[in-house]
Amino acid sequence: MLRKSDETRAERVRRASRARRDLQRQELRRAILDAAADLFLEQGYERFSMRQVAERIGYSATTIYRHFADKDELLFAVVDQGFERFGAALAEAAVSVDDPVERLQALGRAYVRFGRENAVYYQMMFMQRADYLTSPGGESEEPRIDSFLVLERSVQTALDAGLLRPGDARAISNTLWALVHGITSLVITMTEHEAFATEADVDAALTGIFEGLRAG
Amino acid sequence: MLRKSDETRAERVRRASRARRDLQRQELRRAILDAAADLFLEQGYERFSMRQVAERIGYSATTIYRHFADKDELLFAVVDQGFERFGAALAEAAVSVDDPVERLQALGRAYVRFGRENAVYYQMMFMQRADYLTSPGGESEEPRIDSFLVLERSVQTALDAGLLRPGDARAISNTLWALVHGITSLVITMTEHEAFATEADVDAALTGIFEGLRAG
Amino acid sequence: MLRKSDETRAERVRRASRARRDLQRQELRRAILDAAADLFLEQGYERFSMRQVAERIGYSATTIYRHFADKDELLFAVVDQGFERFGAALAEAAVSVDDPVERLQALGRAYVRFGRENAVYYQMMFMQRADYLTSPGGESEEPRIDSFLVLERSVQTALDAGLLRPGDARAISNTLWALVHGITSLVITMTEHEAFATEADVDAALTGIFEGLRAG
Amino acid sequence: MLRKSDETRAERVRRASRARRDLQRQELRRAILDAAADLFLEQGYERFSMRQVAERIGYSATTIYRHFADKDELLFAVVDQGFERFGAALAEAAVSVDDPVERLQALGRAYVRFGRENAVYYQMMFMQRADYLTSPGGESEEPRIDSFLVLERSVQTALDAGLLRPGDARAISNTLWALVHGITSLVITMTEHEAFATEADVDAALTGIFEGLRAG
DNA sequence: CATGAATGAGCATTCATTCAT
DNA sequence: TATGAATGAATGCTCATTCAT
Repeated sequence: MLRKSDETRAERVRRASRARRDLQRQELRRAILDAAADLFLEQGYERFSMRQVAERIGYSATTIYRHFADKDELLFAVVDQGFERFGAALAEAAVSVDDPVERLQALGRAYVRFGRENAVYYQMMFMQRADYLTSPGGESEEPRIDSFLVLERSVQTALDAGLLRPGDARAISNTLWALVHGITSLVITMTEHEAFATEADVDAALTGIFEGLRAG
Repeated sequence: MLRKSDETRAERVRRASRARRDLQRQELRRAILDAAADLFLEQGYERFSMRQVAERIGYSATTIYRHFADKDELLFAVVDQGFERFGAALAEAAVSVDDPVERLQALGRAYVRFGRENAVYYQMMFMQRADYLTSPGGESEEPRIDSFLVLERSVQTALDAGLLRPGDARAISNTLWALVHGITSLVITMTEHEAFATEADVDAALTGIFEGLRAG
Repeated sequence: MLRKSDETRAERVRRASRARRDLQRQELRRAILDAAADLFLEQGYERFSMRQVAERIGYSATTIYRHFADKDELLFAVVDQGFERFGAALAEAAVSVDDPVERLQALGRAYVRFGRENAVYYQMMFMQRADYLTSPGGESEEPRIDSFLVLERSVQTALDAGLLRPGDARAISNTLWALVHGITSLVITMTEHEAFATEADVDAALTGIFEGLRAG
Repeated sequence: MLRKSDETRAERVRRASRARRDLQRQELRRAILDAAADLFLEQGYERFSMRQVAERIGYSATTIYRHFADKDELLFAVVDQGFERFGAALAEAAVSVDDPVERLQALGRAYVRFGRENAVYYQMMFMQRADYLTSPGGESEEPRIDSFLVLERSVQTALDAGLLRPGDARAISNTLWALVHGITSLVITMTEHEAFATEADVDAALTGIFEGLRAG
């Protein structure tokens, strides 16, 4: 009995210590991810280096390799985070509005807002080489943009309801995507430029377009 | 006259020699610039290096520094060339069509085509950090995008002719810019993506938008 | 007896546990050694790393250091194993033949075959810097090549039987050693070279030499 | 006239300066080669590093790359030097003796002596991976061992003169090569070992073999 | 004007090893 | 006993840039 309670105690200690370690591990992983995202934002892809990430978090370069196999895996993880947040932002916007056309506008606004507020992620996700768009394993075609289905579906709904001038849902979606992507990337790149400086400008552009798209 | 007669023979000789030198200098500068642009278009930013430019023109790397203070200055000059060609492409498209609305569409097509055919230029000009958009001295705000005036002017013309639904020329221009920029950068970045794979897709998107913009 | 009865129960338990531990310890040590040898044979010296050994046996890298002070010590132990196997191979060949001269030839063939089939061992044992040939402490001069005594003894037997042209057993042994070592290392190093590509070539060389060594 | 003599003077200066530079260049190249050979001798292939070579000659690592494109090219050049000296040594030995069999012995002695006195080169040439034996371009099969033709030719001469027991010249050559290579590499590797410690030992082994090879 | 020589900093990655637990 | 975390040093190589000539 004594023995058994001893073992239990040892086990408990071990478990606790492992839990603590796991926590620290998660924390460090997150620190690396954050530092990587920042660095990427500041320097761009070609200036981005593992060493700088390491320095930024105050660890040796080697340590990073404990958490990410290589540069690609790290960047991929950063992008992954971006896609998650992106998907969530769009989904949230989609459910908040009932009227199909207004939902489309809400989606557009949410899209641009996400880009504005997460310039790093947006750049990596949509403005860099598309390498990061598809998973490295190459199994699924492009699992990461399925966030867009919500757009296409909303367009289809609006078409079905006769609220838009008739047309192909996919084509209209693409046009809308190009528009919001254009606005977003201009906002990100040309921080000095007056176009789309305010959310109102974005709204104006979206509204202008939708006026045209609207049925009769 | 006085001046000229004042000029000694030696002076004249020196001036001629300087002129000749200036010419050679200009030629070499242009050679560097061309090589740099080629290299840049072929290899992209990451692979671009002073050494390779030098090797390509058959001069030593040091020589380049005689003409451009550093890598940034050279790149800036390259981008300058890009803006020139861009402006020329748009201007050419503008004069080729009389009908104001059709001219706008022509401009849009020319815009996207330029981006597709000069992807690296386009990336530097509009998709990279905006560093290259404004002159390094920071004197003039944005001397390089005045190519856009042609767009705004065309919109105004169309408005004046009552061919577009009424609105602010500047705002409409910006929306159109966002759209074509969105298409162009998607085409460049997402080479694998089906959207806007063909020129026809681009046309469809532009037409769709203009349908909506058109007056009554 | 006194001793044993003196032993308290606690002591006996401790001893048993130590014995068990020692066994596990031995087992792990052997596992490491085997993995190291495999890795070594597969990948060669350059690719050999403590980490990979650890990974291969499913233990942490640190654990290896519990059993071997450092990389050198581990390698030394690996080489030791090589010498053991080498000695066994030669001994086996020696007992399989009765005629003294034929036994010498058998030894030669076995020697070359061992080298061919255990190239990496052979390289470490005889072709690398001689560091591994003498024990690290440097106590005994050359404790590891006593496998060769079998060769010298065989030569002596043949000489005594009047089967070889008279001469110094040690000298003849050395000459034979040089020959088989030469063949072996050429085979290992010059994999592309036609010389000694087949076992028949080796036989031919050995036979040729022995023809000359044979008495009258 | 003045002008012309001026030009000539300038030219002379330039030529002299270039000559000086070329000289320095050659000197540095040689220094690198020597340092590389030394380092290789001391550390072996896998410890050999460009950086250490650089440090050894007191230059930055980058400088080495001005003279050798990469590690392989440097090592290859070192080996090249070795083959040159090796070929010269053998050729010299070959011409010094008339009697065919004695010439073979002379060749053997020269071979071993070369190895003893140029252990570095010999190791790289014959004891390391055979990569360096064939030129990197892979044009000619194995242009670097044609030094051996002299051996085969000498054997053939001796056979033709009826001085050796009949046999295939190529096979006999290979056997002899194996023998001298065996001696040489043992000498190099086992510096502590008593076998072949002196030139006399080498002679004894060679003589012993040739006794056997000699015709009736 | 143009050059060759040279450098220091930087890169991604791997390794042997140490240390607290 | 065994582990995970962490490190410093090392590797080959490329680049932008400077300097004496």
